[in-house]
Amino acid sequence: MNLKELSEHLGLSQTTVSRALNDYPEVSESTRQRVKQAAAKGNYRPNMRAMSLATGKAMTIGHVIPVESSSDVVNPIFAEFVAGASRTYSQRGYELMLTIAEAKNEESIYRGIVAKRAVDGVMLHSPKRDDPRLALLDEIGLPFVVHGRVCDSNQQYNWIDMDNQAAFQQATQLLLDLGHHRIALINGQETLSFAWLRRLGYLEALHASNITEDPELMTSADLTETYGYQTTQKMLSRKSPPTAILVSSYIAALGVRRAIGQAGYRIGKDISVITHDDELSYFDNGGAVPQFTSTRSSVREAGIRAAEMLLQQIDKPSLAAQTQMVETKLTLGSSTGPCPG
Amino acid sequence: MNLKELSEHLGLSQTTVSRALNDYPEVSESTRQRVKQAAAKGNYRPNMRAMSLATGKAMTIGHVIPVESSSDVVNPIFAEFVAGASRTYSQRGYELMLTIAEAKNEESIYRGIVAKRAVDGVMLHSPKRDDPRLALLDEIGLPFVVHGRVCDSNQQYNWIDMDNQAAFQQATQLLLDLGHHRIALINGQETLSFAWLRRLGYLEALHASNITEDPELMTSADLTETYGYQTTQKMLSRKSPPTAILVSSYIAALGVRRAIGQAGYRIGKDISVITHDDELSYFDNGGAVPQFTSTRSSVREAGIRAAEMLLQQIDKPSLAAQTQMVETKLTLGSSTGPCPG
DNA sequence: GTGAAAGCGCTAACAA
DNA sequence: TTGTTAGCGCTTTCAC
Repeated sequence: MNLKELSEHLGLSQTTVSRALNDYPEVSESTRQRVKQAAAKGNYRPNMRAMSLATGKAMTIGHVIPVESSSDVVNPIFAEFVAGASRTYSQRGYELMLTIAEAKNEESIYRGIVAKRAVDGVMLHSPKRDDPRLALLDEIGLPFVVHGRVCDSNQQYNWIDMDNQAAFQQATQLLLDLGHHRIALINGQETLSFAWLRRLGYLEALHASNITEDPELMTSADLTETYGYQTTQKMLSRKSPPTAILVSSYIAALGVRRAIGQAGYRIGKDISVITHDDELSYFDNGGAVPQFTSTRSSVREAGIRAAEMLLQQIDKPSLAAQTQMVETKLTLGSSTGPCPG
Repeated sequence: MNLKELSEHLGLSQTTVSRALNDYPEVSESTRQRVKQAAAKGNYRPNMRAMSLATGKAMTIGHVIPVESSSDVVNPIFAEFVAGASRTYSQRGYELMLTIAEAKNEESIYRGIVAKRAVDGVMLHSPKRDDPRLALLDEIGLPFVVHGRVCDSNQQYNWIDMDNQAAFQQATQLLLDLGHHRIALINGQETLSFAWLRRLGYLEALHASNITEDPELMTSADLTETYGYQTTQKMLSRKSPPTAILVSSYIAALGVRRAIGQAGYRIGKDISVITHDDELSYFDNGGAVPQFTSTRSSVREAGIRAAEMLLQQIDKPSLAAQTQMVETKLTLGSSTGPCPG
């Protein structure tokens, strides 16, 4: 069923039917009712392609997830964020186009989706400390919102993020309060903003207690189980092993725990472990009962808000970047200056 | 830059330029070269919307991820599967449209994306034992591939799946071989095929050893950390607690481990735990060193293959369903009859 | 080997 | 309030 058939069926012009369906004020209430009923009965939906060709709007938002290589892992947290965003989009009549972008093709991917008129805006995931995509998107004039922050940039842009720095500062402080001095940080790739900010929070707490960081207790890599395992193994075999470990991902934490068990240490007695990522906080330290907090819903919430920001920006391109807070764990805002570091 | 501009720039008709770009045989080699060079230099990309309007092909594949309610968790394994599929699509010039579907709207969502001409085919995630979507998609004639299997169906359809039943049969057998008799199964929603098949594998091994299952040691729910925690707590407080636990998700397994620790048991000594899901196998039992195997790459591989099946089906709708194996852990095939159970 | 013209299904001036 | 008409940017007959 297309517009032509529907209008012939109703004995009206395509224009009138289109106007009735799109709630133009000039069409009479009676015909609008008649049209809407017929459309519902015939299960009519406007052909998206034709509609966007006519209006010039793609009615689609792109989510671009960068991976370093084709074998690289995809951060599972995207699923939750994207689920939130998706809900907002469908409510507003938008579709969500997902692209997995290998870093080397990234520029051409962005230029491509713009030239193809595939999307009205994009969501940027996994930003780097100094992310070239900001400048690129500004140049091609495509609206965007960053899921995360870009540290080394003077551009104005919209972003939404968890407060990684505060979270890791607090976690480190907690361990310090429990009397730990040798606290290891098993972190993600510190070229990525999220990991860099976590590192900053960790250092902040250490320095506030006049502790100089030990480079041998700080690692940075892709957050896999194997990485957690091997790193921990190495650290535990040193002459002065850490008494506490702060892990930046619960997947890596699986490996950390495996290595600790294998080395004959007891988690929570010999060694405290705190796992903290976007999805959860897991405190397993000082002999206390392990504590767990899920923050998945915050991630989904962040997705919803980010999508709202993006659609707003698309509707009113002139709109200034916004600032607001979502939860303790979430910071949402805009930035003209670099974030610390 | 659009076709009109490009053709004017070249002093050719739109037709010729279009033909040159799409490798039609009748255009001369010299003009083809000239056109392609100019197109590359001008960074020309055909407008997707116009193209699909003209050809009637959406050049887009839909991935529909069902959630029970808006607060429901999204299985993180989708990320990896989708990443694989995405690669195949872009190689073939297709886009990937992602939809999060709340169960209650599902039918209208499928009918909608078809009526809107939004996609040429869909990938079905999280199939249920008796999934009504098969019949629905057959009725509306939309090509699809199932990521997983549908147990109670006589329809012919293409699917790709991990061999959940064999995996859980083997895991259970391993525990039996270690001398366990009271083995708990902490499973996902058994209305979903994957969990049902895992249950079947578990029962298969028990029955082969003449052990009758204990309903109090079998649970089924959404695989969250909290669920793992609470269920384990309850089981451990019984008069005869399990000596081994088989967990269907590593997220739930976090909770299982938390509860075990809190109850004063030692994992791998007092209680053996095997975690097995699509992403990983985690054996932590019988005092042996815990063993870990990542199966993420298999999941991505499955995504690639599934996408290939789907595109093939779209190209040649008459094509019969296929059968092949991907890995030990993966079963890929087609089915006319129900899977066991 | 190349071009003119029609059409995909919709929206949006401009008329009436 | 409704209809006529002309596109949106491509592909695809059909004619040359």
